[in-house]
This record gives sequence, structure tokens and C-alpha cells, in this order.
Amino acid sequence: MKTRSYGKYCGLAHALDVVGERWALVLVSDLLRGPKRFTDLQRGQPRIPSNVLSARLKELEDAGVVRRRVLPRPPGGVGYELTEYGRELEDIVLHLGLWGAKSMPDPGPDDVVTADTLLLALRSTFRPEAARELRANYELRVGEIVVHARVDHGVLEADEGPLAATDLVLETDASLHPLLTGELSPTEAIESGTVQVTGKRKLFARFAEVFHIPPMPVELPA
Amino acid sequence: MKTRSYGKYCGLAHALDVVGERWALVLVSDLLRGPKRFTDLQRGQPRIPSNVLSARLKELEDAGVVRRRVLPRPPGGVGYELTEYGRELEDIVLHLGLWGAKSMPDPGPDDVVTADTLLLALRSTFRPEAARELRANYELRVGEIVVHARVDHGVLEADEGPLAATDLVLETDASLHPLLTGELSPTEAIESGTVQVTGKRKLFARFAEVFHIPPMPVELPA
DNA sequence: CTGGATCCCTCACGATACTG
DNA sequence: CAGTATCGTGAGGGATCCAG
Repeated sequence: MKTRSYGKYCGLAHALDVVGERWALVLVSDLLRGPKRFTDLQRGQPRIPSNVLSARLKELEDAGVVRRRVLPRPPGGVGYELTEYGRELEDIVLHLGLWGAKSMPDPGPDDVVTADTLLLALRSTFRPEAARELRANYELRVGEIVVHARVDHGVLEADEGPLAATDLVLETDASLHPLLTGELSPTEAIESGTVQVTGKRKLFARFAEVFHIPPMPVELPA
Repeated sequence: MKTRSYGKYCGLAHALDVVGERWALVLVSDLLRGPKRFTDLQRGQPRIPSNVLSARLKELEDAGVVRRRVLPRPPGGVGYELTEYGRELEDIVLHLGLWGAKSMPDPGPDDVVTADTLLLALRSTFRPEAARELRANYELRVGEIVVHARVDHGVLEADEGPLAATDLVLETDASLHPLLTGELSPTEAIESGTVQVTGKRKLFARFAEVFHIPPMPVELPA
């Protein structure tokens, strides 16, 4: 049935046969944080038609990347989760996300931001070397989304939802992106009112160091 | 014109806007070893229509991944090469290639193998830790293709063509894949006649350790 | 011979509606 | 909630043709 192969006997070509179809990798990335139901995946990918979602999940399941599973609650409900093999895509997804973030334009009017997006951004931009001395609990509120990031000496734990004891709360209606690239400095962000911070404000500067998107390399003329 | 976006403000989604289209990543992988002409790229991707190749190259050029360049010879000839930004995909491509190799089925009757494929396989399966004590010059002949791999204490240099001074020459008409997964042991490979070796035969066993495709993880039942 | 452009056909994708 | 059914469109596949 794989009439649409690349015709090469090559690991990369086969990888793309499996996760190279449209939507496949973004679905994998949304599943990185744990099992999700069909409808959750739809919400994460607002533009995906349900039949295509259905087809992708079936293909990924056949390829051993995703596993379909009956959930305890609600009775009869089903969920999708990554297999071990699927989990091995985690680093690749994170690196590809960081690579893409370097050339990402400003958000379009219809672009949506989910908690998964935000958490992927935090995890892919996290620089353990820069966080070796840091211990801090951040809470981020971007629009309606609330996530948190616990940084503990080079180790990051990021998840959805608020935090009981926070060191610093960042709140914004805009995007974190200019902050992560350094296009917007923490001071500028506060002064312009783009970002409101509550808590130990000194930790804001550290935030921008610890979560960072390196610039696109410059081209040397030939 | 980007009517075909993912609708998410997300680094990964944008990365896939850039290199997620069909053929894009395999083209990048073929360009990793240096500039190539239009026709070379066609030979590397036998199934790609010329109009699609043309379109992909233009898109990749617009995205800053590929650069079009006039070559000294032949006069008027053009070549395509990766930009610095494009080169940053190298690790991702190698890891994705290795990931795919774990679940790669046997070659189809029409699957082609090129030098690029082979070199990608060598580079992605190379395990520096396993090669720390090794210094060896391998020459590989797979069908018509000839490549070499110099291993020098954890560092690999792999390129096309034969080698003046070889320690071991491996020759086969089949694929290296079962050798790299361990499905076929070096001894079995020699005894069955699948692979012919010339030179220091002890280095054959080392070869299979140094270039290795780990198995697909086993699934634990829930 | 390289580096494409052009045409046509097909199928995967996208939108919408509908069902167990 | 978790999909299937239907149908239109456009990107991809394949062959051919053309300019430098």
C-alpha cells in the first residue's frame, strides 16, 4: 500500500515514510507529555480534519509509534499514547522545534497557542549549562494558558497548571518568543508593559538566559 | 500563499512548514556532504518529478536553508548547497535516520542505494564510545558503490571513493543493514558468503560494534 | 548534456456533514 | 465522544518538451 515511498533504502527515507506525512510529527509532539484523547488532539491541532487525524493515528499505530488504549475513565473512552519507540523521537522533536524557532515569524492572526506549545518551547530552549547555579520556580501565564517551570540546578521540570509556591510569575498576552530570542530584553519587556512580573524580579533576567533561542547563523558571502 | 500552515505558533510547526514538505528532508540529507547540481539531486531521488524538485529547491532557498550558486565548471552550471542554517539540520537528520533504521524493512525491489545513503548510514550509526580504542581504515563496496570510513580513536571520517591504504575491505551485493542491527553476525556474514572481506579480518568484528543500529525498544504490556 | 518548464492525471488532503 | 462518509481541490507523480 505504501505506493508513496521515497524509493531509497535509507533510514531517513523510512523514518519519513513513518512520521514524514503531514501532521504526524506535531501529533507526536503533542503526545510527548502523555496520553491524549481524540478530541484533545483535535483541540491541539485546530486545522486538522477529523478524518485525517483518524488516518494518521492509524498509520502511527501500525508503525509502532502510537498505541491506542482504553482509558479507565470515562468508561469506554479511548486514548492515544506514544510507544517507547515513539518516545525516542522526543529529542529530535525538541531539536527540530528549536531549529524552527530561530526563523519563526511573528504569530499570524489565527495562530493558536496551547499549553503543549508553550511547554515544548520551554523544554527545547532550556539550557542546562546556563541553569547550573539556578534554583527557581517560574509560573507562566500566556493568555489563558498557565504553565510552570521548576528549574533546579540544570534540571528542568515543566508542566501544565499553576504552582503553589512560586518565585516569579510572568504574565503576558503576547508571545514569549521575542524574550527567548533576546530581541526583547527583560527590562524592555517590563517597561513596555508587555510582560508583568510578580515575585523575585531578579529571576526574570535569569529566565531569559536559561531559556534561550540562539539566533539564525549569518551567511558569509562566498 | 502559505495556506497550508499548521495554525500553531510553535517552533516545531514552523520547522515543518519549512522542511516538512515531502522530499525536503531527503534533499537536505543529500546536500549534507556538499554542493550538488540539479541532476545529481535527481539521481539521488529517482522518484522525484523535476517540477517538484524545482519547487522544493525554490522553497528551501526562500526559507534560507539552501543557497543557489553558479559553479565554476561547467560554465553556467549551477549548484545547490546548504546554508549555515541548513547545516544545523545535520544532527537532526542523522538522528532521524538512525531512528528510522531501527524499523526499516527489507529493501524493496526498486529501492536504490547511493553513496550518500551509505555514508549517512555510517555517520548515523557510528558510536564514538565504542571506537575509542580503534584506528582503522575501512573500504566498503556495496554493489557499484564504493565508500570508505576512517576511524581514528572515536572520530569518523567517511567519504566517497576507494582508499589508498586500507586495513579491511568489505564487499557485498546485499545490504549492510542486517550487519548493523546485529541480525547477522560477522561470522555468519562471511560463512554464508553474503560479505567478502579482504585484509585484517579481526577488524570486521570491530566494525559491527562501532557501526551499530540499536534494536527497536520492546513494548511492555500495560 | 544540464536545468529546468509544461501538461495531465491521480490521490492525499481539506472542509463539511453525519452517526454509533 | 470518537470517529465515518462524502466530495471538492490542489499538491504530487509521470512523461514529455525546450532553451542554453
